[in-house]
Amino acid sequence: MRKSKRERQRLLQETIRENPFITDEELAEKFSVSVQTIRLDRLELSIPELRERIKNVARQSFADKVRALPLEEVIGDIIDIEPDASAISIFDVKEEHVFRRTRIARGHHLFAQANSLAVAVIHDELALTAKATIRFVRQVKEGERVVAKAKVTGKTAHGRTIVEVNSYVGQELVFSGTFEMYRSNIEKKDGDSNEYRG
Amino acid sequence: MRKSKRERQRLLQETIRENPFITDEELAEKFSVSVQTIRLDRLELSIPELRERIKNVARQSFADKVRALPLEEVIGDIIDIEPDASAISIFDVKEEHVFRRTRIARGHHLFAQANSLAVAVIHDELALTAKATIRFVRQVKEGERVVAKAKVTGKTAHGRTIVEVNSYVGQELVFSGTFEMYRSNIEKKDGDSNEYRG
DNA sequence: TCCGATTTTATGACTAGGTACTAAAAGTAA
DNA sequence: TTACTTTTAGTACCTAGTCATAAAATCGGA
Repeated sequence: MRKSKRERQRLLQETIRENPFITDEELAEKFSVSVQTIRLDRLELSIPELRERIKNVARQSFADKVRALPLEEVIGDIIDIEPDASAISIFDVKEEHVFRRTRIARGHHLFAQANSLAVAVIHDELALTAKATIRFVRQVKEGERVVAKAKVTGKTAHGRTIVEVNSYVGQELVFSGTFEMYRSNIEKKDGDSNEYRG
Repeated sequence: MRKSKRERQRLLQETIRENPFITDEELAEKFSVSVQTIRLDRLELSIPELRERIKNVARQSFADKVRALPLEEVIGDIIDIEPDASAISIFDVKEEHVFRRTRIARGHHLFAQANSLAVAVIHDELALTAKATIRFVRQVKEGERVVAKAKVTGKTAHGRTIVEVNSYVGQELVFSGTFEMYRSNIEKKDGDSNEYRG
């Protein structure tokens, strides 16, 4: 049976959202109407033509890709840094960072922000995490803004740097971690050969 | 000066790689040759036309998007799991996971794999990480495959579950961590109110 | 300098997947 | 039946090409 205009347009939107690569001709066949009807529908619903839709998808992914690599260098935006002393970054928890069901942020994103910040605060091109002890103090929900504060607090006997990172949502502590950082410019000289990078 | 054919074709490939959205006409102008020359070049280099290029970019991003959300639920592919006992996942280190300079995997990806696995092994819908102590034993490079093995080893007094995760590249241990996991089905009953989620 | 090969440009016919517009036909409700 | 909405048809035009043919320009070598 041929659906009503309203129903057809609803399904049309859904169909195109799911598969932007479908042509008017294919849509016409799918809904058993003429190509012209489909075009009228698109016009009424302000749905652009196939090529424009594809271009939009492509543009988005291209922008994402450009953003993906450099931005992944540091998780969160660093808003203040004093090399080898302290640093602050912010990270907005979005849909892609949470468990679908509970909307609670996955731990590794909070870890990633803190870890990135710990790497960044070290004034060394090859700083890497050797060890970390972390604690998720309270859950962080979608939409919340996490402010991570890193402080260099000392050094180990092996020449590693200790960085304390505390992350807050507003005034509340949500995450805290102690990071033991390896740095390259200190030549390895003691027999601790098999555990120093991350 | 107009470049030689060879040089022009080299630059053409590069230009299109950088910006797949450029038309033959724009390319012709850029290289001060006719549109036909550009088309001959594309033919010789097997570079598809603009619309096909755009479609390819879009297809890729579309596939990525479909993969992105559900796959992000777990970092790495789980290949074996025995609920509340053990689990194994593999994670291939790619370009996007490493420091550009050193090609060494960023710590948080290894953490994410281990953390995801620790969450997955717990037979509970709302399992969350409460605490973790981790160690990056050796660096992992781009192209390496990391196999993470999680084992439930015990419980704390608070009803939390302890999960040990060891990650290997081949036979070599590269990461190890102890995760203290919070689970929802154990009603909070002791006064430990302010530290249980991640 | 001329020859032949390579490279470049021009031209025309055709394509997909449309837009924009006009007009007619079909369906529907009072 | 009339009035209105909805659907279909048809035409001209568009972009960004393909494919094929042919002519013009350029280049290297004897």
